[in-house]
Amino acid sequence: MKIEKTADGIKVTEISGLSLPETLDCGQCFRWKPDENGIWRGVVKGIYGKIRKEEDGITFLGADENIFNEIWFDYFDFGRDYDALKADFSANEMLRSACEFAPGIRVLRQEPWEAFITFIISQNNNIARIKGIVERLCAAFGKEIEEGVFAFPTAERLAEEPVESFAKLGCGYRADYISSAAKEVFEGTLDLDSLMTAPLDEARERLLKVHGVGPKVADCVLLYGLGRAERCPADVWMKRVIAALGGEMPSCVTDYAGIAQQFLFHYARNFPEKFVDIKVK
DNA sequence: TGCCAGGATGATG
DNA sequence: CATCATCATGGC
Repeated sequence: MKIEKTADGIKVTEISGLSLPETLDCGQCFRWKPDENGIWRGVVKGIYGKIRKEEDGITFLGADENIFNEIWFDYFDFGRDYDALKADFSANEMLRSACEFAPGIRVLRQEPWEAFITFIISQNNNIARIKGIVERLCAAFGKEIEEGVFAFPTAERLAEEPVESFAKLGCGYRADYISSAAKEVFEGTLDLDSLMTAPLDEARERLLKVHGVGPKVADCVLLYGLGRAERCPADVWMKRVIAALGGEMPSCVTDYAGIAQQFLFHYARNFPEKFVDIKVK
C-alpha cells in the first residue's frame, strides 16, 4: 500500500483489493452512500469522510495524514493482507467463486457502539429500511458536523431519550431494545471497549445478556464492531450457504470465518437462485 | 397488495 | 432443549 498527500487529500494506491461499492454496500454498514458524482460519503468517529475512486486507488478528500492514520487506516482494515486471505479462501470452490465475484470486499472495523445499535436495529429487518432508520436516528440525535451531516448519536444522548422517540423513527418493537441498550452503555454496566480484548466466549456471553441481542446480533457486533474476524454471523442466507458447504465453514478460513462469511453473504444475496432451494432445517 | 426482512423474546410442550 | 406465535414497519 502506498499513501501520498495530494492537493485533494490523501491518496491511497496499491491496495490489496478495495472496491467502494462492494465494501460499503454489502450489508455490513448502513451509513455510506455515493453522491451524484460517485463520491462515497459517510461519517466515522465524528469525521465526515468523502472518498473518490481513482484509476489506481482511492482518495480521502480533504483528509490529512493525521485523520488517515487515526481513522481511515483502521476503519478499512488496511493493516490486513486481503490478497493473501483470498488466496487461502480459494482452496474452497464456492469461496473462490464468492471472492472472484466481489474481490473488493473488506470487512470494516466499525465503532463498537455504532455497530451495537445498528445491528440491534437490523434484526428481522431489511437493509433498505435499516439504512432509513439509522439515518433518521442520526439526524434526530446526532451532532451536526456540517450542514445536513450528522455523527452517530452518543450513548449518553440516546440514554436520556424516552422510548417513544425511537418508535417515532420507525424502529418498531426495537425501540425498547435501543433504549435499554443505550442506558446500559451510558451507565457503564456494559463496557463495549473491554469486549474487544476480552476472551471471545466471554464477550459473546456478555452481549447475549443484553435485552434484544441474540446469537446473530451478538456475532455481528463481535465481527463488525469489536474486530473479531473469526466470528461468523449466520442469517437465513448464510445458513443456506453453510448447509451447501456441508454443514460448516471450510477449514481454509481458520481464524477468519467472519471475513469469509462476508464474501459468501454478498455472493448469496446476488445469486439467490443458487441457494434458495437449500433447506436449512 | 401481500410478503418478507442480516431475529429475539417469552410461553409452552 | 425444541418449537412457536408474536413483535412494528415499510421496501419491494
